[in-house]
Amino acid sequence: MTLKDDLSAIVGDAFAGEGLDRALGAVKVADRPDLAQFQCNGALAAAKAAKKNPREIAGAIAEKLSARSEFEEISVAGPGFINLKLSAGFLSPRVDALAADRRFGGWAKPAPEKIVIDYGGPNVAKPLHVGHLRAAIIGESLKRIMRFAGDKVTGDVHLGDWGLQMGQLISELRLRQPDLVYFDPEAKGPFPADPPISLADLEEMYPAASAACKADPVRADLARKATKELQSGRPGYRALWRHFVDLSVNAMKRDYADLDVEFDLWKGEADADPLIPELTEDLKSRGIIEESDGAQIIRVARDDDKKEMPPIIFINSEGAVGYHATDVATIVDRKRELDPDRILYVVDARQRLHFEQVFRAVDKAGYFDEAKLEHLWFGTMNGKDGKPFKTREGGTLKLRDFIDMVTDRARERLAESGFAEGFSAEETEAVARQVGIAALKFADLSNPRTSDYIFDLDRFMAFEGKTGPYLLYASVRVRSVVAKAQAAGAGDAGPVKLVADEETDLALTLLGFADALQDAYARRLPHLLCDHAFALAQAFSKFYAACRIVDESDASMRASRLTLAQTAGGQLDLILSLLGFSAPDRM
RNA sequence: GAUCCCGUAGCUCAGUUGGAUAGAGCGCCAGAUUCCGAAUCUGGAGGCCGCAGGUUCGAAUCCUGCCGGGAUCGCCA
Repeated sequence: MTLKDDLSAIVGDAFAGEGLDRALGAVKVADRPDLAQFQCNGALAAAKAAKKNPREIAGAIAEKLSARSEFEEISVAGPGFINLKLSAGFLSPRVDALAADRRFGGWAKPAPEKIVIDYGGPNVAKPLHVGHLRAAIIGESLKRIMRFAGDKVTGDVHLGDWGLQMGQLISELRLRQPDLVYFDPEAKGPFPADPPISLADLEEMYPAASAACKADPVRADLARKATKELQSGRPGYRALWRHFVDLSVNAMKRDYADLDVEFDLWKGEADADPLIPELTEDLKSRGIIEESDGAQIIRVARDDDKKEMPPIIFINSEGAVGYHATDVATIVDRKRELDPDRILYVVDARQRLHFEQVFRAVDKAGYFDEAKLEHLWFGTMNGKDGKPFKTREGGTLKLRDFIDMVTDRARERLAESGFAEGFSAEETEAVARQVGIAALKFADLSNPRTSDYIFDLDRFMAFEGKTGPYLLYASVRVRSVVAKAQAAGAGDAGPVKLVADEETDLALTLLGFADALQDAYARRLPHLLCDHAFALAQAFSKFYAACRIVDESDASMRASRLTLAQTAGGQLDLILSLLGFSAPDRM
């Protein structure tokens, strides 16, 4: 139970006592912090329904609540708001309990689920670029949040390793080096263990092949044929494909590791491919698939659709499978291998129609309940011009270059601030990386998932205000002051005593963690957790500025403040880990 | 053309199951350090919430229309 839940239950009892719906007792953090800590607007809704004076109802509720020890002050304001201020006698033990909790008051889901989260989607042969950034950052955070809440979560990268781009690559290499053994139609293998080209070759070939196919229909036809042959199992092509995948995956793993993003599964579209003949058979026999213009399609339109809903192309007129079919087959594969309760897709907003089609199709086929499939779409990361982020030359920026850029800036800033004074080169480098990643990830996560946002390197590298480094700084300061207290023999942490406003505010903020986590979980919106992390760091900074700790003369106050500081630091570090980054020990 | 997302302070953005005086960060102005880390803290200025109607005791939030920006719309993913 979160603090708001508990308060809502108490106020709800009072409403029930008046013969009203207890749901009217919903309590929220006050809009007017100058007047109250929490408020309940239920009297307004009750008055509307009962056609009574809201202030009268509110007065009756307030009267009932005044007997409760949880509140220090209850008042009715404006048209009928019930304003609440909690008593220190109620708050202190709750903070003590939170301080003793290894989860720092974190919410736990009552009925955990088994979940698959798909948040990669990189294409083989294509280096990771900034377009992959948001999926990786948001998906990693959601995975960690859900795991912490109690779910059993499997993260899958879901490689794009089976579509037309593979045929484009194979045909490109064939044009360049037709004598390779892989292109001998008679060759059955075994083929060489070492790849015929380097990663750099592969990364150069992809855009070249893609552009050539776009420009020339004859060239595009070669790619389509190669795709079909690969998917039909031509040995040389399969061997080549394996090389391409291995080269790419090695590079991807390094890039994701630099972002502290970790996948449990490295499956791809190709892993779902073996299921397709069987599924096609099944769908045909049940009349779910039909033929149209030489392609095998599934109609997913519904009578009450407002928009045009095209069918999915399960098998195209060439006989090749596209991403509609592999996405359907992947769901079936996951169902068989992992039997998840729910599958989540962290993929950008432009795929909304696609996922709606796929979800409808699998539901229609009876493979998976549409309601348990969620497309957690996100907006675009734009440059300062408001258009999708590009390099100065207009190309896509590789993720690796992007991370380097951010780390370089962090290193500079570290040097200017003198925070890494006397650190070894290794530690300085490690701290620069942590600061850079924190800046990058927090900048992304603190925007709501669904909105586009402008990525302004100068802005979030300023390291002031609502930024990742601000959170790191707060965390490091907690560590520092606690260490100083220990060194000075300030004694142990002890029961919390809330005297100063800054202490009470920090306590209330700490207790708000459960609600923030629950909201972030329920709406799949990590920025709600970012808001809490920032509020916590701010509350700590204010407390720190106002309340002495190490040299406080009163031993019990010192013990209380040590508890508050340690708990704030502990909860902050926990939240940082849920967001997907961490603070250094010192900086 | 249809559908979807968006339009809030100088800038970047929260807030949209209807409620008090619309918030934050940056920037700007004015302050705080003989004391635990000033990447900090305190105070201030700054808003016809795109426009016009409507519903309501009450609208940034719900409904309708319009203006402006973006995305998507059967065989590429």
